[in-house]
Amino acid sequence: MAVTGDETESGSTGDMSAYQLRNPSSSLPQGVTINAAHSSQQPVEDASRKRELRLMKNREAARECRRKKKEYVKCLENRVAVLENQNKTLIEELRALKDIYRHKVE
DNA sequence: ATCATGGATCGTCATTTGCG
DNA sequence: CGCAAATGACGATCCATGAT
Repeated sequence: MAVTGDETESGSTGDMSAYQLRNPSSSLPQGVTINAAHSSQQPVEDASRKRELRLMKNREAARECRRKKKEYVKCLENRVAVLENQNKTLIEELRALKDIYRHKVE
């Protein structure tokens, strides 16, 4: 369970809480940073953009993942229905054959 | 009309997986 | 081994439905 500190981004972030480190957009409007007065905010903005991109990609990955899972489950349910029908048919066939056999030995 | 409840869907974080 | 994509788990929100 090694907590991997989530990215190598977020450079000199002083006393931000762990939550804020992971969620820089949670308390500040997008693009607004603590040290906005200086031009050294460039790496911060860069990290923020990087994070937004990562979140966007993961959001779409999650959607796709759920779509695939739904499809997979539907396939399984179809297969179950087919096998249940086959099973029914085979049971019926076996019953008929047994019947024929019984009449022969009698 | 209002509330409680359960299911569906979503976004996010943490972890796993597979590839270069 | 490092990285990006895939996936599991969790909490938040929305919506439908039944009970009061």
